[in-house]
Amino acid sequence: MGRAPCCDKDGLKKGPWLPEEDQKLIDYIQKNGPGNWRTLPKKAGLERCGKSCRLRWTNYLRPDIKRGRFSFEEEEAIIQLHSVLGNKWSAIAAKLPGRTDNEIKNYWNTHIRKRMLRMGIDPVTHTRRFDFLDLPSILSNHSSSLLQNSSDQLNLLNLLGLQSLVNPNLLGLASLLSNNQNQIQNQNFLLQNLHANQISNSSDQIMAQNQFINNNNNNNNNPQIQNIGETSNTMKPCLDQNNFATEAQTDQQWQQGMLSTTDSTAVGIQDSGNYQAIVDSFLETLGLKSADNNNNMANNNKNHDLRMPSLLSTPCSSQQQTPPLSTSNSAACLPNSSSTTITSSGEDEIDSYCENLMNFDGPLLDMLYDNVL
DNA sequence: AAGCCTACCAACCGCAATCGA
DNA sequence: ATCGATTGCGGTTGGTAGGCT
Repeated sequence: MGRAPCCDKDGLKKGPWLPEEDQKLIDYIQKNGPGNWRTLPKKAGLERCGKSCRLRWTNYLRPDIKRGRFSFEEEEAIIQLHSVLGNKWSAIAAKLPGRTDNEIKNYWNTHIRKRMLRMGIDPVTHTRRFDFLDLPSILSNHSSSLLQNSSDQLNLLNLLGLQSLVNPNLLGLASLLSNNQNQIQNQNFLLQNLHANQISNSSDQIMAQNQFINNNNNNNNNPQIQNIGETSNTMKPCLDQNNFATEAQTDQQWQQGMLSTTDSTAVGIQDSGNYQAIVDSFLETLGLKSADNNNNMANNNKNHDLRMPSLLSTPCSSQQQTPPLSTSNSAACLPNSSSTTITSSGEDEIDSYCENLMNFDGPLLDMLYDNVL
């Protein structure tokens, strides 16, 4: 026996809602309150199914819905929350007042997810994935300055020619690196919690992670976003709120280990040796490196800091503030927050910023090149 | 100006969870 | 405990607007 449909679909209207339909729904709910969606359409004089009415109300007409572009703070919160909660859009929405799960889901899929993929980050695990990258272009860009002589060219050709051959190995390396990084993160997280918190039971895990996050971001309170599990500080590992130009300063802070990050991030200088060992092992496997070189390599690269900064931390820059998007049928919308919103041009800036932060032709590839070229 | 492409997002669909008789 | 009704949720679709050629 099949499941009964939520409503008799015959003769019921589908598709976009008209303003008068919205008004009927608003009027009815203002008088009677939401509930019993099955009978509501008939009582409200709507030729819609209850499900459609409920969705329209919860996603669009509810008076507490905030419309307009997401602020940097909101975007960062979404990223952080997603790293903890996954695709639990309703849970994420519960932490972002005025935002619906549908809106957050759409924003994730159309903006954040794409940006992560562009940057070679797995949007599911929030970790780097080399198999997402356009490796040849990265390699060729990176090596352009090295193509000064035929020997280098030959080596590069070897490398690029090798690439199709060794792609699985590169992916293996990526996996190793990723796992190694996750291990380190987990260790850091565990240690942090052992020191910072009494974790009484597993249900406190999220709270513990917040504790971890907040411990690292004591100076970045953000009242706009509720914490996971309780009302508290944000988990924002953000840079200088007002000055995009402080990136260099921030880099320095990174170098000094003063900034910690949350999800796919903190691998400290002390961990470079682990990476080096992996790279060495990888290169030896490929026959591109002998064990004799390892010591030199370690010295050459001891200054490489392989930490990844906050996954997609947006620039927190001096973005232009834009008024909330005004839609024709958003009569019930609330004014947008006064916090910084993300404009189209701002997105480019974010991309640029993030790509700088997350550049793959950075230390790791430096290391590979140091070994291969 | 027209056609095509892409990004966006409201709305739909189906499954899962919960409720209540 | 069971079962149908209802609600919640997440994945997906499709219409629309805007940019580009």
